[in-house]
Amino acid sequence: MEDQARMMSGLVGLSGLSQVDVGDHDAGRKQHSLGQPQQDIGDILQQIMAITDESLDEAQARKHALNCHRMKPALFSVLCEIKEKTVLSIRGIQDEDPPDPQIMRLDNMLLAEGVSGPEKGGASAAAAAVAAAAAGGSPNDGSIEHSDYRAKLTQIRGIYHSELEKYEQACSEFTNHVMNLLREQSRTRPISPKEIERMVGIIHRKFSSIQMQLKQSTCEAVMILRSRFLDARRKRRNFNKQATEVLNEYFYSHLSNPYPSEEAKEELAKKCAITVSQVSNWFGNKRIRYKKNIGKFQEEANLYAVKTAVDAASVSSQASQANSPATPNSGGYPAPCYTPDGML
DNA sequence: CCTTATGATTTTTT
DNA sequence: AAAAAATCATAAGG
Repeated sequence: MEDQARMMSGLVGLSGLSQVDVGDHDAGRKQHSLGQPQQDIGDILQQIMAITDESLDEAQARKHALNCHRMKPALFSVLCEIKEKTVLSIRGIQDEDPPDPQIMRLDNMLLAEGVSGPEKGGASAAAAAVAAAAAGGSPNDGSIEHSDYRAKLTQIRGIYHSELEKYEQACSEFTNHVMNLLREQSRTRPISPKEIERMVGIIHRKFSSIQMQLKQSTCEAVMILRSRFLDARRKRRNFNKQATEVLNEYFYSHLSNPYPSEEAKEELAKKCAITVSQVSNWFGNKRIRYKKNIGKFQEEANLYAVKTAVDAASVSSQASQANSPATPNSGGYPAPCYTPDGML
């Protein structure tokens, strides 16, 4: 109501044609049929179109001129009529705003994956997670390792957020434009604030449908990532050569007691770029497998014993060099209970 | 393909 | 709770 009144007053103030919509049809037609050149109307239209391009003073003057034009009432009535028609036809489409279950689902998923999550902390939260994992002190069992996974996830997250921001910015920019345009035009054209509002709504819906696409594709990416990493975390990837070397070195140089302390494990983990639990796994596997078939590991044992011996001791005794590597064990852990055959 | 090596997981033992 | 042992599942090599 208020809107209506405001609009009306605006129109009236501009043109003083309070009774535009009633009887002027005939006038217009009369004028037209009287042979008044059609060019006249074309001119007016053109001038109206050009209004926004002009400076305010110019426009003001031009507007005044237009309002005093004898064709103005007719044109205005036509516009009113057209508008009424379109409003009628649009009104049916007005029903809207179902809280889209689809988009809710996507939102929830993104939230659960930590993509759209507490977004101020986007980078910092991820960084914190990384730091916690890297610090090693965390209860770093098998659940959230795979820095690869996290890196990819944060990458996706970054893309998602920047895109989202872009969309939002574009949306508000566009909305502003449209609103300004409509407001500007509402001075010469019958446009109610409600209509502007509706227009904004339409724009927002359009943009949010675009956003949904973004969300959808982000979801897809996350799903793919998950299937490739988390679900495949049971998939085995061999450690690199250097890592196994470090581990073996430790194992064979502590063959009498191959139970690294927590600190030692952490250090090994760091050196090998694996997790502490992986170190534990490795030692568990190694111990049982070594014990189960010492013979099979003899060669390896010698190799690493030699290595560490050479590494640690310079040259203490020449004769023992051949001997000591073959029997590096001195304590409770199962010693090779047979004499090395393949060795020199 | 089949076999072996190997990292991870599950179950059992201590 | 930690280690041992059994088991699983895949990588890697012939």
